[in-house]
Amino acid sequence: MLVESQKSHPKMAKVDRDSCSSPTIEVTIVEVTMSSSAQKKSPAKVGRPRNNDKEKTERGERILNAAEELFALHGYDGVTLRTLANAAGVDVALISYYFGPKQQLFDTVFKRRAEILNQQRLEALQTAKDEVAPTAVEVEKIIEAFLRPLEVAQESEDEGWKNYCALLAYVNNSAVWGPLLMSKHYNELVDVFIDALRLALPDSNDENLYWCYHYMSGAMSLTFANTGRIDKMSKGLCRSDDFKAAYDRMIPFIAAGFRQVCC
Amino acid sequence: MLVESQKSHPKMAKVDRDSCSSPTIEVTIVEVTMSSSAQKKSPAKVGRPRNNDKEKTERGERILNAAEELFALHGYDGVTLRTLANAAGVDVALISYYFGPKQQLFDTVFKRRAEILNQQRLEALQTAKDEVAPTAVEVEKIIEAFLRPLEVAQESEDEGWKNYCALLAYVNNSAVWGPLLMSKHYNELVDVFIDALRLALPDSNDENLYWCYHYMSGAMSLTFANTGRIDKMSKGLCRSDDFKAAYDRMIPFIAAGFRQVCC
DNA sequence: TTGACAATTCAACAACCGTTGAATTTAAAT
DNA sequence: ATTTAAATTCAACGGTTGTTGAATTGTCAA
Repeated sequence: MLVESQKSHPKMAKVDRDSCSSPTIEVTIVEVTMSSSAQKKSPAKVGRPRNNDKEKTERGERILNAAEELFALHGYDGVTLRTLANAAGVDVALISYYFGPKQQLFDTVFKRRAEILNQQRLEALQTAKDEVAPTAVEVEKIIEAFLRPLEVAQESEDEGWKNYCALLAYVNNSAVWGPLLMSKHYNELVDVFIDALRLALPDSNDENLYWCYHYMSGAMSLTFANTGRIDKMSKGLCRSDDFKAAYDRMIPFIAAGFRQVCC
Repeated sequence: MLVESQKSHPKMAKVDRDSCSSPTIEVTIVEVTMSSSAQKKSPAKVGRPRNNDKEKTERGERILNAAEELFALHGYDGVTLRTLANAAGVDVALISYYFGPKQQLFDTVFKRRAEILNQQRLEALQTAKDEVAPTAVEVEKIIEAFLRPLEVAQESEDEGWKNYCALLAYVNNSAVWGPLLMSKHYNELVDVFIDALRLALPDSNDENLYWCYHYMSGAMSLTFANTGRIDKMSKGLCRSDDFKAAYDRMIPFIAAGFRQVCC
């Protein structure tokens, strides 16, 4: 006989789900579900619904929004299609009907906002280039163009952007998804920004530039992973949802790092 | 009819497992399993084994090692006890016998190396304090004491340390596990290092210090998440398993960031 | 009107999940 | 030599998983 320790498991099977895999002590989890509303199961009319049953957000979109939130919080394997269906207030079969297999759904969720975000960053960079001689943009301005759109996204009224940022953190740190999805959707952007940085730091070699970019990417990821850890660590002095505070410090922090290593 | 797109799923159920949830295209995954060896199922004698069947590493330890590797790669929900048993070359029931419920196993894996790592960092910090007047340790030295033990761990002959570092990255970025496990096992260490940094940067307020610490934590995490992304990003110029390169640049990068924000 | 098709629910599927109890073999204590 | 306990395998449990086929209801063009 080994184990006992947490004297727990004598006769408890029951795997908890619906509230999603969560650690040791089961602190209620107060309704993850979807911000929108929906569920409360009982009647459920079969067949195509009337057109005048206008729901403010379409079902397909509701699924994507809920998926975004849940995948960001629990990861790919931590979310079951039934939990997701419940959160989105739709039947589970509808998910496959709209989006195919689970992996394809994940792909779709990740892709949805990637292009928008990329475009905002490219525009910000272009603006910076237009302000001065395009060959002589400052490091700070480049970092700013890279990071600030994320702050805007996270502060957006559209709650979904915050979830997407957390999803981005998950994918970026995942050895399984990262190589696939990050390269596919963000490599082009990386090239543009590295080019700009190379111009701003002409004494650097590319190896230094890429490593520094990597550190920036890590700092950024943890920031919008939004784990609430800094709140605990600082005993409430810093709040992880205070994005202004996070980005205002992050930009000079990163810029100084680049200058140090790449000069 | 929506969906079709990846014209895939007409008649494929079969969820793939054993090779562990992995994205869209199924690129073989060439035997994740355990580095050690084991498995190849056929005879399997029931009952307690002879003592002279000396296996170089005990079964309990083999389970922990395999769990470390798989949890780091696929996350908590991405690993099933059967996959794990297979990788460790033991029967699935033995896992529960040794470690109780799955969550308790995860806890045990995370805890195992946390204390060792903390102690190494504290020693490194003490050494730095002993070299000069203990009130005037340089920022670089503090960062070095914090980061260098990780480089050593990752370069260690014991492959397990690399896996543990990746696991640490997973937990640190997880909104589910982070608040629980990081606080429990690493908060004490944070306090000591923040104290040291406060002395080295006397003009700073604590808010700045905690945010900078947070950026450092993120950069570090992504570095040992070891996703191989920097390899692709840089078209082979940088290699994510070149830890020396990673840490040699990271220390001045972070130190410069601290100096910029906290002066 | 009719007929094609889009959107939805429901029930089922085989496979798999974490966990446990019983059986078996060996080691250690008496 | 006998008993007790440890270490292991096997088979099963009740429940959950992603996915699909059939049935139902609505829309819209012909």
